[in-house]
Amino acid sequence: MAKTKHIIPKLPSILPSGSRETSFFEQVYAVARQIPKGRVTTYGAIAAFLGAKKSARMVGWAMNGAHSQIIPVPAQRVVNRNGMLSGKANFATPTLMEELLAQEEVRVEKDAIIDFHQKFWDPAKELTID
DNA sequence: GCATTGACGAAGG
DNA sequence: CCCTTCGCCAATG
Repeated sequence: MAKTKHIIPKLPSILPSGSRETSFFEQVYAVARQIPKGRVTTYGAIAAFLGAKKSARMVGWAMNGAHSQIIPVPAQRVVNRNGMLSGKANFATPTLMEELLAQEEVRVEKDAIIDFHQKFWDPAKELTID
């Protein structure tokens, strides 16, 4: 154990479809919940961390159901690989995603996160699957 | 049950 | 550099 690592909690069923335990969606939510306030990650990074590098789209789809989760999922901290708020239209209001980020000291300009590289948080480097 | 649609991303032209 | 295609796969028509 060379560096600091966190554990991904295996949460009880919280899937919209009432699926069992550790489904892909649930794992996505678990990872998203570990994103530190003020940091952001990408759909692809989460997918890669979960061993499904080519399923970034599914991560995006999973986020679509984030709002209905009992335990909150900070969906505003997940953006596309260019640091753009590609999912903002899916929030309650077109400006909510940006507003939530603003509250976390993450600035956005023209739908793009300022200093994205600096804010980027890579689950593959910070998490360990328990 | 086939076709289309994506909060994606890499590759090819 | 921009546009298209393709892989991925759940949801929707």
